[in-house]
Amino acid sequence: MNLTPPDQSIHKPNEVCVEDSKADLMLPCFHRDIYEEPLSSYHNAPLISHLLRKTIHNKRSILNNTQIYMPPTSVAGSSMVESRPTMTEAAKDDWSNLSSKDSQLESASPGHSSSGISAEPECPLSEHVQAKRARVENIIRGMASSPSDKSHAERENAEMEVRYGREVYKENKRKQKLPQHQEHKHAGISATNHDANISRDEECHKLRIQLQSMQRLLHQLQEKFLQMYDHGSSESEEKWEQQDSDELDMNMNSEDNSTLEHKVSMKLADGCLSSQRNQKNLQEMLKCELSRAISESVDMVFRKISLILEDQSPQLRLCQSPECTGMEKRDHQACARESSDLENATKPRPVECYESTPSHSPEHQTEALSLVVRKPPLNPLGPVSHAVKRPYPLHQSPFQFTHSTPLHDSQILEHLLKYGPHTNFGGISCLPPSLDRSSTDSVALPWESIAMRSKVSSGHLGQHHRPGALGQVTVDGLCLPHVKMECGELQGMAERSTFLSLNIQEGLTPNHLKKAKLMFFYTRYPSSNILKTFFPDVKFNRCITSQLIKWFSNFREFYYIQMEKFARQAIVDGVSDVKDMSVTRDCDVFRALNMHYNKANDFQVPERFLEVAEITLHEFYNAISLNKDSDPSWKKAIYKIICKLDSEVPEDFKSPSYL
DNA sequence: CAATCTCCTG
DNA sequence: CAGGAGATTG
Repeated sequence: MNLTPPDQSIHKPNEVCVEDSKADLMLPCFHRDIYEEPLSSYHNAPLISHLLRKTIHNKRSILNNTQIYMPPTSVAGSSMVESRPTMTEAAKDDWSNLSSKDSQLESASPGHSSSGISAEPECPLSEHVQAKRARVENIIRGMASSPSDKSHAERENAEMEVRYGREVYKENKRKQKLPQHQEHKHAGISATNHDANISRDEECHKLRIQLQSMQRLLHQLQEKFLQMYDHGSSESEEKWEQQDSDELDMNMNSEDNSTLEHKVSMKLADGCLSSQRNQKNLQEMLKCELSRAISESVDMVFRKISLILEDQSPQLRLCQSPECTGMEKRDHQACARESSDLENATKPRPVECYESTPSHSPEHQTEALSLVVRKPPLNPLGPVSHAVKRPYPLHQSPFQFTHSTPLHDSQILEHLLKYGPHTNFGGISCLPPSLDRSSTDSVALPWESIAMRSKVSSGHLGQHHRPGALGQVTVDGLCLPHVKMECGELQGMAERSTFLSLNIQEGLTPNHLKKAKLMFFYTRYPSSNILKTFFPDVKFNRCITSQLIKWFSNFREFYYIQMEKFARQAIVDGVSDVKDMSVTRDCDVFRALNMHYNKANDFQVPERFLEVAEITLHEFYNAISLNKDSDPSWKKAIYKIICKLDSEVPEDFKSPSYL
């Protein structure tokens, strides 16, 4: 039906980056405030402490914005809290020393008689408390920072202290420490904590080493990615193609990323990257490898962390038992389904299930749901959308690591490769576009979004691109910033590692609807390919596709109804010649249509649409005049004409943040 | 047979 | 605007 060339604009590798600087190749969405610095700057300086600093900074930002964020499960008194035996006053005191503000959080749970969540976060701590806290944090700092960065980290910690925006931060920490504390609470707290912290220190140190090496590795991969575009004009096409297919196969099976890195770098050194085909091949290969690297790295990290957690706190297994989660039955079922579904596709992993949002797997949807994602409520304590709330406990997180993250990473890479460096990734954000534009509802947003939003709203992002950007995003994917932090930061890590996942919309938002309506001014019968092209921030599946198609069907319905109505009206009004009927911007037909598709009237309706509307009106007029409407299918002829009048949707619409 | 469309209803 | 039924299409 639709005559618009369907795939015309989809894959044009040659347009992607030929004349752009390396920096511009980097995904704009990677340039978040949090990680502005190029990755290379991390090599000498303490990477993780740097990122930790940033992380703390950002957490502080959101806490400042959100007053006190009270995780719902904490408020309700999570089973973990409840499962803790009633403490002696001494133990409680010691516990509260270690966990500081956490005690205020948990005081809302049964067994505590204090003021609960209303506890004043600014209440001063005793010197004793502060001393103990300082000790704990010193250890954290030891893990988190190297000498050169230490003073800064201390400053940051001090600021954290001052602001007391640590409820969330500490809550995680407390949960990790809890079992160990219980275990030793009668046997001398400081000594046992010391031992535990030393062993954790070692663990974290190992992790840190591992992650640094992974980060280096990924950084190299990123550099190769960039080099690919530098070798714009070279030869050896056949050679490359041959090698490429061979090595793609090989590398996909390779256990060692460095193998690929080596090969790619050899290739690149040979200057074999020239033709579009070669670029495409390499793009594919790099996409696969990057996705896999990210996936594996995340896997590795979490496997490791999970082991630590299981050692230190057996109660803290993820997605482990209903008792420890407060998770709804439905979520458990979804979890089970996901687990079994993924079992074949993914290797064993420590975190069995991160899935709790049904919309993540529309295939499993069994009931009719409204498909338009609404804005989450502003109340921080009220129910918030799965996509944006801080889920507690861990397995209530809507995130999926091992299968969704690679998918989305590659989707983003695909977007880059398809649309080039200048396309706006703004809409690829943690939030529906509607949220991106709002300024007052940060309460329920994940803290990443705060940094995102400034970028999102700033439109095109190309000017800040630097070569480190891809590496940075990779680092994000690996949650490196959290590595040196407490293992209790796992939740945060989960959020970080799936940062990219959140960038792709799982559902259609009101802004998508608005965009679709504006697109209707150009195309009445968009193919699903066109829809996919113009909604790059939407994770397409059967459900989403049909919803979009349904939208346009509804648009058409309204359109044709209006046309018929006004055609009949013209006949009633005694219009004797079609030529007397024209559609202008101030005529009633247009007003009706504009009101429907462009309610805000902030869009300049293309002239072509007026022409099409006029033609439609004429067709209806003629048909009715000729009494063709006695035929039950008389409209079909008109539809057939109109569907040929689609025009190209402007490129601007391809930007996810067009609205 | 799946995808898509129109029509109808809520 | 969504959902369902029925028709059409490739």
